[in-house]
Amino acid sequence: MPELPEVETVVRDLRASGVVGRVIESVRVYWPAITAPLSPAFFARRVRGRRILEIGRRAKFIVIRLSGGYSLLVHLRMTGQMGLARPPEPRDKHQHLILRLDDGRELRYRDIRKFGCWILTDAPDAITGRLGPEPLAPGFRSGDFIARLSRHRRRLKPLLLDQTFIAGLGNIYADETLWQARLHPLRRSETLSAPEARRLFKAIRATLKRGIRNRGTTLGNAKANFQSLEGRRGANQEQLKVFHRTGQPCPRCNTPIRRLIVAQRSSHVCPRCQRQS
DNA sequence: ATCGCAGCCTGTACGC
DNA sequence: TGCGTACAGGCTGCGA
Repeated sequence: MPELPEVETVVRDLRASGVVGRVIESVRVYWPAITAPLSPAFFARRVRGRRILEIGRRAKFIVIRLSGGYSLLVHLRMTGQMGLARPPEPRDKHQHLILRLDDGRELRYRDIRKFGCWILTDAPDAITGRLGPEPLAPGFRSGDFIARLSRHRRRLKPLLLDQTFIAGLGNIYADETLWQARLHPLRRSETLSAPEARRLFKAIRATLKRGIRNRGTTLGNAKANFQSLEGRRGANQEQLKVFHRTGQPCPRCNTPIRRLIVAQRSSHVCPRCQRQS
């Protein structure tokens, strides 16, 4: 599901597509919860007529900067997808928000489970400021990260998933990161040795970078999972070491991968490489 | 401070 | 084949 590498892939595709610089001529919303707490009508009035100035990413948000001091923060949550279409291509039943652009194209938001949201705001920092550091930004330093690790007394898995601790990891990349670092998801953050903490820092960055290089992870059907702007699958699922590989051999030691539940979500570990003690 | 759980949704994979 | 149920996972808000 969309985590940092998938969102980054979509953002890069959006930039390459030429939608930056276009004016939004009309806005149609087919599922009101997507624009909550704003009503679709209010949302549409505020967005229509503005120009797209810039598209970026912060954590798992797509940040679309508009003229007039407004920004759209788009969160794909579980099944959100961006697509470009040219009318009169019919609307798919899962497309819930459509922006018509002044070059005749339409930017369409598709979301099977409708968990995603489009936040219109004139103060995006009020939302993104609460998030933890960007793991791939130059300012993300191992010293700061290790100090913050020791300030918490939490299990590693939920800590890595906590967007206020570090931005961008989801279930897939958290499991892959912990395998790479040879750390158990139930380990407490304050018990890590300095080498273990450094391993974790490096593994986060390496795992996310590989995900971006492979244009994201697409498990199963791309229509119901991740696809990029042009509907392409990612390739990172072929590189996964533990996620969704229960019973298959660990690439490092051949021990069968095990699945366990941590913080109400599935976790995948090599019981030999990732000892709990 | 940290944890567990319900809720938001729908498609898919399972058992019978 | 069809029906019912569990499950997938990002995030919030609640109570413990």
